[in-house]
Amino acid sequence: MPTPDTKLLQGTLDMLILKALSVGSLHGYGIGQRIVQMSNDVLRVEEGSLYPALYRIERQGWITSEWGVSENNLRAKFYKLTRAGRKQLQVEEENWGRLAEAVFKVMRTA
Amino acid sequence: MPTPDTKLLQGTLDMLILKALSVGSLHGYGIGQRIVQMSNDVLRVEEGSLYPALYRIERQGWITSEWGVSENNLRAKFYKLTRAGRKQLQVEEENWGRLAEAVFKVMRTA
DNA sequence: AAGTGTACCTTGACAATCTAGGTAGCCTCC
DNA sequence: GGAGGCTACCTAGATTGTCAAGGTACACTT
Repeated sequence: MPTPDTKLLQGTLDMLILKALSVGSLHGYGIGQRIVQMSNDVLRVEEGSLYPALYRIERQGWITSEWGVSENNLRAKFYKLTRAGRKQLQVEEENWGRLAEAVFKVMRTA
Repeated sequence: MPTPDTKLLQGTLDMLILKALSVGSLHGYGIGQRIVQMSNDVLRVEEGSLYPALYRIERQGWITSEWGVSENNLRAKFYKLTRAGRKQLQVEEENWGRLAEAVFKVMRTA
């Protein structure tokens, strides 16, 4: 099991979740793992952040959920992106890019 | 006057302040302006964030303050980086770079 | 029957930021 | 001399995002 040592950059969690789901449906637990994996063990999502974030995002209509059965035969709630969610992902991606670029720009300033 | 329309990426404010001061001493108000300017009007720091941040940072020993007189003949509190602050800037810069890179990596994942 | 791992959930605390107020002094222009 | 605008500082309160730390329950293995 990977043991990344860092906290998230606040404000990026929703985007990361949407991104994780853009590849395909996943249950909550799997989303956390996917993020760890996609980031090469640099980013970790605590469950206490993850589940509330999922409700938040579902309430906004960017994902929908459905109970099912996991690969390990356990009950699990599967999430998938809605069309609005896909759009939102794009918006957040642009926003993140713009802000992150700006920060990098400042940091590069002599 | 520039009117940037965006909020900061949470967690970057301290770093931005330290960076702004790495060029030379500034008063609080000037720090805010410098950040706007260095980021090409993309980043804005609200005063309600800025001043508390300055106390926080000073309490940590990364900056020191001194009352003086501004360019416009007004009383102003000037801040300057301590040696520890310079070191801290480096640490935060590395951390930021690592995390931002990880987020970009996730975003680039097909 | 005990232990391990998966999967979900909640509560409470904390930290960072913003909104929206405020004070005071300087300068300009009428 | 007074109004208005800008500089410069400060604070209170609300909101939000995240984490830490707990918990439940089931499946599988030994």
